[in-house]
Amino acid sequence: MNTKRRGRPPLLSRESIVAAARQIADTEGMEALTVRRVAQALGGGQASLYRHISDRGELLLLLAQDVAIHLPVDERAGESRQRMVAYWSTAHDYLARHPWAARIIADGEYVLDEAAPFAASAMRGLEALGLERPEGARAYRAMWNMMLGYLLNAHPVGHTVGHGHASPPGEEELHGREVDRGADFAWALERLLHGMLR
Amino acid sequence: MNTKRRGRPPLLSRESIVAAARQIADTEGMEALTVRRVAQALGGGQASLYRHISDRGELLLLLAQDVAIHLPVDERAGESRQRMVAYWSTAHDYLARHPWAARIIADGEYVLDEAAPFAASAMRGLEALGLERPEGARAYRAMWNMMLGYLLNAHPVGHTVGHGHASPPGEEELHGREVDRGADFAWALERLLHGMLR
DNA sequence: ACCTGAACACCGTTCAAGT
DNA sequence: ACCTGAACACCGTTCAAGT
Repeated sequence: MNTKRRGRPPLLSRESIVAAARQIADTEGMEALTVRRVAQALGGGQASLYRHISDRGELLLLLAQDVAIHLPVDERAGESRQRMVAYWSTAHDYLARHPWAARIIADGEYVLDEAAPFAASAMRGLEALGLERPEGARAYRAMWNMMLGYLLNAHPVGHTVGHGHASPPGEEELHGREVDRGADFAWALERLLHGMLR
Repeated sequence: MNTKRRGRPPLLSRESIVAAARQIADTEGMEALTVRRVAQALGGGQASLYRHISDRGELLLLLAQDVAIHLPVDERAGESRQRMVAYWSTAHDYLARHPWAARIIADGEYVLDEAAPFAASAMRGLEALGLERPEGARAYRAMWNMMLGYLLNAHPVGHTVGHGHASPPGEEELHGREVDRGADFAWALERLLHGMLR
C-alpha cells in the first residue's frame, strides 16, 4: 500500500528536505535556513515544501530529531567516571559541530524521543556508577542542561569582571573566547559528576 | 551641555523604549517583541525608534543589559557553600521570571559588562571558599553555563526514555515538566560546587 | 531640526490556477 | 492528482517628504 505504481520518486521528500536544510544550516548558518532557501536548494517551488512538512516549525523539529538520532551511544559509559565524562564529551563535540542544533533544541518545546538511546545509556551508566534510583533522572538532567549551557555559550557570551574594585581580583577573562570549549566542558562535567557521586 | 533649552522631553527615549520592550516581552512573549509593536506601545511611528536605537539587535542588547544590571549581588556569597548556592538560586529565579532574558543572552554575542558586579561577587565568594586563583574563572563559567542550561530548558525539553529495553530502568520522566525548576537547579549546583571544591 | 508615512526587500504561508 | 506562481500578511529598515 505504500508503493504507488508508476510513481517516479518525487523531487522533494522529507528526507531530501531535512538533508538540504541540514546542509544549509551547517554551511550558511541558521539565519539562512528559510523555507525558500531550502526549496531553492532542491530546485522546487517555495510552496512545494508544504506538501511534505506542515510548517517551518516541523522542519526544525525534523532537524532536531535528525541530530538526536546521531547522538552517540556507549553501553559501557558506566565503567568509570572517566568514561562517563568521555561519553558526554563525545556528545558535546558532536553537537558543537552543528551549532544550530542546540539552538533548535533550546528554543523548541520538543520531547525528543530520538535521544532515548543516548539517555538510556547515560542513565544505566549513572546507575552502575552508584547513583541510586530516584536520583538518576535528576543527575541526567543536570548533565544535559550543563551541556546545553556550554553549547549555547559557544557564542563569546560571558562577561568580564570590571577592574574598578579594591583588590585587583577579577582580572581574568570570564568569557571563554580563547579556551578550548570541549576541555572546559569536560572539566566542569567531571566536577559535577564527582559532586553527584559523593 | 546636556540640557537643551525649551526641549520638551521627547516621546521616545532609550529608557522608554527599553521599558516598553521589557513589558511586551514579559506579557506577550518574545515573538511579539517587534519594532512596530514597541513603537505602537509608545504611540510613535514605527520608523521613529531608529532615532534612538540603531537596529533591533541593539534593542535586544539593551534588554540584556537591563536584566544584567538587576542581577543580585551578595558580597558574602562566599561565607558558605549553602550561601553560594542561594546566591545563584536568586539569580536563577530572577532570570526565570523573564524567560526572554536567557534566550537573548544565549543568542547574542554580547559581552555583558553590566553583569560584572554579579560576577565579581561570585568570583570573590569562590575564592573565599577555597578555589584558588586560576580555577576561579573556570568555576564561574561552569556555574553560569549550567544556570543558562536550566533556564533555557524551562521549555519542557528533555527526552523520555523509551520503554523498549530489557530492564525497565528508565521509566522516570527525564524532562522536568513537573519538578520545581528552581529546586532542581539548586540541587545540581550544590553538587557541582561540591565537586569543584573537593 | 526632528519625526514618520510610505516604500522596499525580505519572511512564512495560502490558494487558485496551471500541468 | 500533483505542483507552484502569485498573492497575502507580516517582518526590519530606509528615505523622502512632511511639520
